[in-house]
This record gives sequence, structure tokens and C-alpha cells, in this order.
Amino acid sequence: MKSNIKLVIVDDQMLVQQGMKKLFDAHSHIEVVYQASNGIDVISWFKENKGIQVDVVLMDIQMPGMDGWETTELLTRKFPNLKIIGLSSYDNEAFIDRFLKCGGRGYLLKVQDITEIIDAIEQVVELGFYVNERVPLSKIQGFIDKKVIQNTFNTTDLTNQQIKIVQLICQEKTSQEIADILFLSKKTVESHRDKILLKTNSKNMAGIVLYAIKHQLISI
Amino acid sequence: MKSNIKLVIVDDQMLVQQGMKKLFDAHSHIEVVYQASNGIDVISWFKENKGIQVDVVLMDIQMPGMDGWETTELLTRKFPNLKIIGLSSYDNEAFIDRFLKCGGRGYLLKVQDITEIIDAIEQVVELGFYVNERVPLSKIQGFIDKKVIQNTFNTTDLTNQQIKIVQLICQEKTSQEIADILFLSKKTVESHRDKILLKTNSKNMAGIVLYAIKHQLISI
DNA sequence: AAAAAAGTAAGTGTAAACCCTTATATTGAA
DNA sequence: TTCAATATAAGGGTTTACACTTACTTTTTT
Repeated sequence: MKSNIKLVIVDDQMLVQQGMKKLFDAHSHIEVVYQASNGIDVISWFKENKGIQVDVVLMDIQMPGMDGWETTELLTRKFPNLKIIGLSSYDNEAFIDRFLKCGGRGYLLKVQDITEIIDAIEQVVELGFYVNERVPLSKIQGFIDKKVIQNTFNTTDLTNQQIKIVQLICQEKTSQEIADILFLSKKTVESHRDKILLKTNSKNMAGIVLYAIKHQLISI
Repeated sequence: MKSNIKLVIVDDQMLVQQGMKKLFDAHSHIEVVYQASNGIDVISWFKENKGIQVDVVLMDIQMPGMDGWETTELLTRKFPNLKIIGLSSYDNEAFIDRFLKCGGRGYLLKVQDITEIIDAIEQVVELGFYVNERVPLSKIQGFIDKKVIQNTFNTTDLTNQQIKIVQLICQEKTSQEIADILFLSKKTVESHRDKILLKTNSKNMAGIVLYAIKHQLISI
């Protein structure tokens, strides 16, 4: 087992960020070399500290501004060997898949014990990824094989136009209003709605709104 | 300032719970006497340890099972002098009001720095409540004056019937389907929908779904 | 105890949402 | 580069949702 693991922590919640730092202080083989509250700060830190060795990044996923997905995608593009573990409150398959697509090597929940997090860090250093019930080996392997990192911003199977329409539906706009905003005919908006219902497996706009929240097309 | 503050921590996210414990270890005037992951455990701990002095409880609000609101309501009923501070990721006025209604003495966000949390704990011990931008003195005073704790489960201004209908709308049920489920006429369900739209300030069911999420009438 | 307010129930009418089909443009894969 | 798949665009027809109104009942306030 690697004796001195260099770790970077990213979490917008200071409580979590500072608490984690303290927790790792009790584990001498893991050294927190940097901690940040947002994606922008980590990206610039990595730019300014290219020489510094970093083994693992613990990346919060839900953050305002540049979120954990986007940050992970940018970082893995620049540093393909960087092992980034996602940290989230949500046990949501769409979130996990999206994170792995962005180049993540594992996914942890905040409900999990610190010992599991330590395990994940050690495993990701040794094997390159962290496998558990939520993230089976097959899934990781699938993403590694495909050499993904492409189209990651398209978090859903919806087109950009459809995503815009979903967001406007969530703002309680009618098809006519959406048509006026996007310079389309009301009928075109309605045919997009049809496709959206089909793709999101919804029966009506209630389902669309819930889908938008689960896939973070809107924030609450 | 009180020299030795006895603190209880409640948070389902082990990372936060254990991290906070470590953070408080560095502040000798605050002693963590108990920590729990859920409402049930705290309630039983208080029952079994009636003699033990507890000054402040830091209570996570979003927890599975018995949440922070319910737990706070039950605890303040049994121990009216207990100072419970709410801890949440969400800066949501409906959440704050509901928490104060349940007997909470302050509301903190997880993004806030540990120093602010320490301040809150000290202030709540000295003054009995914690005031900040989100929770102005007037609001706290309002709840203290009214000697609230009543009807707290009615988190919104919706009636039970209307809440049921909202939940069914979120399950993509039509008015006819809701009528069949609740043994009402379709027309009655529709008149409830009207009232719901009015009360929730919504234009259509998209607004109702978002309201339901923000007021935790459904979980995502 | 009376008055006011709000819940429950239900009707009519209109507008919007949803369902299905067709046509063209664009993109992606063989 | 041609074929296939999908996005975009838009139509008709049906169902559902929403707006407004009335009536009776229950709850709350004075």
C-alpha cells in the first residue's frame, strides 16, 4: 500500500471541507495538499502548481458555479492520470453515470463512513478506480473501454433545444409562450414536448419537471 | 461566555457528523457529548440519559426516516429549554420557517464556515436563539410570542386532502385518476387543483411539482 | 352564539396539453 | 457517400387542465 497519498479536497460546504481535512489529519498516510470550495479555484490551483504531485481528488458534485462534473471533465482532460472520486449526497444512477463519463474513477455518498472513504482512496491509488455496489466493475470497464470524455455536457439524451424547452416548462411557460421565446411555432414546441415525454418516460409535465430536477437541468 | 458547552450532533451523513466532531475537538470549550445519524437514536438517547446536561443540539434537517423537523418538535416538547440549531444545505425560507415552528432556535447552512457555527452555538447559549440574515430577530420573536409548536406537521397552508392531491399530481396522475383513488368526483379534484394553484402561487402543475419539492411534500 | 373564513363538492366553458401522423433537414454510421 | 436515424417543423383530433361560478359544510374568530 502506498505510504503517502497526496489528496485534494473540493467541496463548497465548508463544514464538509473542513471536517474532512480534520478527519484525514488522523490518517498520517494521507496528506491533504490543497482544499477548495469550487471548481474554478481547483482548476487555477492545478495550473499554478503543475509540478506538485497529486494522487487523488475528492470532488463534491453538487456545487454552485462550476460543478463537480464540469470540473472533473476539465481536470481529466489536462491530467488523464488524475484519479478523481465523486462525492455526493445523492444515490442517483444518472448522476453516477454522468460522473464516470466525465472521467471520474469512483463515486461515494456522504452518508458513508470515513473508513469507506479511506478505503476508496487507497483502492483508487492501487487499482486506478473504486468499485462498489453502486459502481460495479463492469460499469467502470465500460467507460474505460470507450475512452469516453465526449459529449459529457449532454447529460441527458435530450437535445439542446429540448433542454431549453424543458427549462421553460419548469418556469410554468405554456407552449405558446415557449414558441414566442424560441421563435418557433406553437405546434413545433408541442412536437418537441411529445419527444421529451417519450425520452423522459413521462406522462405529463409533472414527470418532465421531476426529470429536470433529477438530471439537474434546473436547480431547486 | 459559558466555558463548557455540552453539544449533541445529529446528522445522517457520517462524513459531516464525524467531521464536525473532529472540528469541535479543536475547541475545548465545546464538548460533544453524543452524536447520532437519525432522529430515533437521539430521542431514545435523551430518554435514557435524562440526567445528562445538554446545552445545544446541532440538528441536520434533511434526514431519512424521522427528519430534523419532526425530531426537533418532539425534543422541544419534552425539553422546552433545549436549544436546537438547524443545519441544512438549503437556504429555503419555507424550510427555515418550518424549523422555527418546530421549536428551533436558529438555522445554519452547511456552506458556512465552522467559525460561524461556533458563533451560533455560543450565541444560542447566551441569548437562547441565533440571529442572522436569514433568521432576523423579528422572525424569532414572532415564533416565541406565539408559543408555537402546534400544527407543525402541516408544513404548508395546504389541507391534508390537498397535500394528497399534490402528491398524486407529482406521480403524473390525471384528475380522473386522482378522483378514482380518493373516491371523489373528477370535478371536486379539479376544484382542489384550483385552490392548490392559488395557494402555491402556481400557473400550472409544473409550479405545483416544484412547490412540492421545495416544501418536501415529496422526496426526490 | 353568530359571523366570517375556509374546506369540500360540482357545474360550464376555454385553452392548453397530449397523441398521432407527415415532411424536410441534419447528423452519424456503414 | 449513401443509408439510416434523429432533429426540426407543423398539421388535425382528443383529452386534460385551468378559470370562473355556485352551493353547502366545517372550522375558526369575534
